[in-house]
Amino acid sequence: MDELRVRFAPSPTGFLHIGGARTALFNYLFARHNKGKLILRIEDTDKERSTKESVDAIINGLTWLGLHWDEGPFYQSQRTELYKQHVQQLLDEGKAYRCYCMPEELELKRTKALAEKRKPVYDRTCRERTDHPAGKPYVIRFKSPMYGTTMVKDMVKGNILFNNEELEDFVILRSDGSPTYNFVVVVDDVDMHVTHIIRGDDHLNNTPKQIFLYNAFNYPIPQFAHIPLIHGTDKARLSKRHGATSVEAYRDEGYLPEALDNYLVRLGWSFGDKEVFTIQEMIDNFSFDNISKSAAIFNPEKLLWLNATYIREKSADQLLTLLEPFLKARGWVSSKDQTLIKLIDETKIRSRTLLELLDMMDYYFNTDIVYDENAAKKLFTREKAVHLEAMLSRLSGIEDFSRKPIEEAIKSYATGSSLKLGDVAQPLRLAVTGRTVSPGLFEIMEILGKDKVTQRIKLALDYISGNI
RNA sequence: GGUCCUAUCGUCUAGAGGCCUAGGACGUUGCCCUCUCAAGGCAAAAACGAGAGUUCAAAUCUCUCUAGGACCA
Repeated sequence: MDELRVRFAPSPTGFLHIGGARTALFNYLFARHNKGKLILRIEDTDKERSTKESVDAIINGLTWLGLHWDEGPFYQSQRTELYKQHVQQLLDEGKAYRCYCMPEELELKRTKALAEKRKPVYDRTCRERTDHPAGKPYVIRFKSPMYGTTMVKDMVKGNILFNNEELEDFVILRSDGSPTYNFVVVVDDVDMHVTHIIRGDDHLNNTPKQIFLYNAFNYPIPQFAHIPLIHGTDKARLSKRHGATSVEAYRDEGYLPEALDNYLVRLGWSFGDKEVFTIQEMIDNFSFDNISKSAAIFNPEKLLWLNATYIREKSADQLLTLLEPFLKARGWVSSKDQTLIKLIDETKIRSRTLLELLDMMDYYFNTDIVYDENAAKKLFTREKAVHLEAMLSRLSGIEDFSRKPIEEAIKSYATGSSLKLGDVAQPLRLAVTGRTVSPGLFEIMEILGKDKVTQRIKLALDYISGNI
């Protein structure tokens, strides 16, 4: 049983967010690096807030990111019998006890303690109680050690010493019979033979309590790695307030999973000066030696940059496949047309997301060209119309409507009229694409073909004569 | 309120006593390239939270403070 086993254990109360995805990624990388197993466990004990949609979102998100797990998903909601048995075991062994204190009394004691500047911890009233008043509601508390210290050995944070006196006899089973988080986690991790627990450092303070439980069950204490949280720009924990934080939202905005993985792995982990990693490189090099201890702030700009570099490296063919769902959503027809492939090749270097890529090719799909208003004011003037007209006849005369002859025609006209190339190119670009920004004009013209180009120049001329 | 964690350019980070007049990346600015916009190339601005101490020497070790965060309620 020396197999390394880790788990990712999200609660399905929302979408898979950036922070959860990174925790999953670190678990995945650590498991793969050490040839261990990754378990997916859905912590859906909170029936009020857990939803099927969230479970689906988490599973879809992980799958999209390429983070494959080996066992599960297991659902805590289906394991209540196991938890009950373990509660009973602790009760039988005298390691836990029934507490009949009413919430109101406890609240009273708490405020009083606070007023007297004492610690508001449970005073262990029922710890040694032997009677069992029938019909009275109770919770079950764990008998925490009252003295001594507990050491959490953490692969990220180092050794952390907790004073046992600070920790109270915490509840393991609520009065409604539901087990609490700290208890369930330990039972599951014991049951699933988890050897390494990699999770957010928001759980660090829970860890000593969990260690008590491991000891109570005579189970070896797993290795812990508490990774720092991801913060938003305001340095507060990342939440819905910070905009698109769900993994699926990034997918829908045209981010590539490898870019998001790459971004997330570098948030808190480093490997020298290296910035761009394939998944395999991440797996090969991942270790907790290079994890930073402090929280990281999520920086969308850098993610965008990474996404752009990944888009650039894709072939136009691959990109077209990735574009498919986006095309469908817009009702744009996508044939495996060579001209479209060429256009993608020209445009991909200018796009940071798949959505941007598509936006920049709208003139290819749309039959109606809508001119950029400001540009039309500036570029569609009478003076420019002369050039457009001249170019219309010259371009119409080209037999082989490909890049080279097109370039020659436009350039020779510009020099012949002692104009800068831009003076001719920009009105043409606007006429053909509706934009002032596009890939190279000659390439675009070749891709669109003579018919479309000449037709669009005519339309532009109509537009000018009708608008001045 | 208590406990715990953290602290290098705006952001992600390198740095584990002398190699640091602190390196890389994103972003920003300038120049080059150029039909526009990108990409690319070159360059620049930009940081060790504060104060004590240890040491011949401290971003690096110790302490205090400050600031941020998390957990417990």
